[in-house]
Amino acid sequence: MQQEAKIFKALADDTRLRILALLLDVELCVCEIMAALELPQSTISRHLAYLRNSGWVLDRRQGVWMYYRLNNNEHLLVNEIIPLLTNHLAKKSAHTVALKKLRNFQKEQGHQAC
Amino acid sequence: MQQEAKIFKALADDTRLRILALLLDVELCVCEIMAALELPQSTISRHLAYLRNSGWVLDRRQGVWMYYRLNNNEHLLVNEIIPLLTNHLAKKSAHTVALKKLRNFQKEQGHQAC
DNA sequence: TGACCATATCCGCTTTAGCGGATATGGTTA
DNA sequence: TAACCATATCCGCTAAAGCGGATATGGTCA
Repeated sequence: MQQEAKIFKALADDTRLRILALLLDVELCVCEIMAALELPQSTISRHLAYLRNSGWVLDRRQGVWMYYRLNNNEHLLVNEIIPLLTNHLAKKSAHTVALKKLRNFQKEQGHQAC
Repeated sequence: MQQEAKIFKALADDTRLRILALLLDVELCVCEIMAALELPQSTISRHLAYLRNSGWVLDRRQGVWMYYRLNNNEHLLVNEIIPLLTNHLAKKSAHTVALKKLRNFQKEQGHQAC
């Protein structure tokens, strides 16, 4: 069951849950997540690497930017948990605050990439 | 989301998943879990305390024995995860081996309590 | 009451994991 | 090529968590 423990371990951290809550909606790049959560770049990057290694997200390079999105194809268990996260995390105030900061950041950027 | 992180943290350990896999079926006492998993008593007891504190199980004293069972009433999220655990853990060989050891132990005990 | 048993908690230890500033990497633009 | 930018990784540190033998607790039975 170490496989399953690994999947749940990724969810056993508040920062990673906040990142996942954002990625439930859309693909985002690192600087957008930084802006939404107001955490240092190394912290965000480290947690994203963790989520990638545990099968939760996929990344994609576009020029200088790295985009991260949910990985729906790796584990059945992950796929089954995703709807639960959607239900339980979306209503959290920590999430709505993060979403607002994300929108502000995107507005400041004037819709140019990242 | 610390509440949710706490719930998932309880699942982020192989030993606790093995304990929960057993409790998905039935209520068990500590010595039965020890026999099924072949782990020292302090280890089992510590993890059971962890599962109780994170809302996953309830305990009940019967004479000298402590019985543990799933807690279906604490968190909606827990309730929604339980069926996923049933699906994904029951087929694991680690679980079927543990179940066999549990049966053997119960047979040796000749159906007297624990 | 005292001996005994199941379980919980304590203890010292080791391992794991998180943090964030500093540095490395690797793609882009001039 | 060089300067620059976004991101990844390194590093030293601290806090959290797991381990299992030893001890404490609290219920039971004689």
